[in-house]
Amino acid sequence: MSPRPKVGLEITAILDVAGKIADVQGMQEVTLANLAKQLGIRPPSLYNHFDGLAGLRKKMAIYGINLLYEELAHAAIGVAGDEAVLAISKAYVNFARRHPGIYEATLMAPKMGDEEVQQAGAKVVELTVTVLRYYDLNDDRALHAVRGLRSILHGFSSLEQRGGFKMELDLNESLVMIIKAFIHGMRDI
Amino acid sequence: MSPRPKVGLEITAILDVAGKIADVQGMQEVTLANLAKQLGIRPPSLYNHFDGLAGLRKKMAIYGINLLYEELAHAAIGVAGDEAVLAISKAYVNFARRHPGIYEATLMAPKMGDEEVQQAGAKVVELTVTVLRYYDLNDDRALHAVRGLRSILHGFSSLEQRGGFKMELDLNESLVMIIKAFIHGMRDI
DNA sequence: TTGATAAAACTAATATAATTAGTTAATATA
DNA sequence: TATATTAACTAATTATATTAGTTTTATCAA
Repeated sequence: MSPRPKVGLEITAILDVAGKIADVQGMQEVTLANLAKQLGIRPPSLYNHFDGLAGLRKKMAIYGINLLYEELAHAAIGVAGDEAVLAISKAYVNFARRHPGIYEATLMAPKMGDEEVQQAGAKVVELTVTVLRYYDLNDDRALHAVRGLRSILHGFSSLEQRGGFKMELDLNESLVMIIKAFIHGMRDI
Repeated sequence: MSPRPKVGLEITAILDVAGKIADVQGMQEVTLANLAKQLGIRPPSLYNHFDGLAGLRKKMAIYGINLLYEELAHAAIGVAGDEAVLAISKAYVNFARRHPGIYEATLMAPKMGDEEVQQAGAKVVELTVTVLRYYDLNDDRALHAVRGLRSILHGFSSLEQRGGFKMELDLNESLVMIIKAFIHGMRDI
């Protein structure tokens, strides 16, 4: 029922290699040709593990979102309120800094409407909801707040990654001030 | 000194066509083969107008940023304070909604570090700075605020475009509340 | 009017990727 | 031991970007 493979490639091993290519050379260098070369196999063999380039990107997206989730969840342990929001915020942007290619992959799913990708992303959303529950925002306001926090974190990371912030001004200070201002405003207004 | 072209393609005409392909089919369908077919010429002829696919993407990025800038500038006429911030914010997300492909192109420059792309983007940043001057934030705080506003607008647009917001909750309401909260927080904190 | 110049098209050829079809080798299990 | 299944392989096709070299056409100056 489950024969042993010749080379014994595990999908996680493939994703590790693909992730390293993405982080070091960028997602545009994650080609089947490149990936196969790194793995020591021929490109068509990859089709035994995922459904072509689109399938690889989808798997990388899920892999990356789960990796991100783990780090966010870890950062949120034992903290609450502003401290917790700042902790996951810093964890988020640091993930994007340490894993630029994998972060890019998390956004590369073919119209994120995909079921599995959606599901992986839902965990991150739930974590954010949980952390924000501390503030006792009324129903809709809490959901707006989740959207706002996600927008800030993704927008900040994405712009930083693309070199969009050029001023001589500490980026971490910006992040902290932006998050504090937003949370304060959501409670106060 | 300036011979007339055979077909007479203007670079703006090319970018219009490329932009339409991007908006309707997505940036991944903006290939030299596709673009040439739409224009009724052969792919190599495009090299007379820009430097390959990378050059096209760069030109599309500048074209898109300028288009975006025009709409933001128009939205900011005759308004100030919260009203102005909300006006450019709505204009921003509406641009991304009406021109998903062109918006994508504005982010596709090869590591935005490019001089011309940087310069086009600077106009958008300056517009934001101008609008925020109303609040008399002290130096650094004003710069942090610009970064925050850009992060929110880009993050919100990007996530909305990728179907990242799935809850049954009005998106425009979210945007208004997020912006108001952020601005309020930046002044108050 | 005519001939040089320059822009912008062309054809032909090459390199790289993704993908499909069909085949083969290795191994777990019945 | 025989079979089924997995995961590799080769060979071939298609699509794209790109380069090299050529041709066409229109402007402008002599």
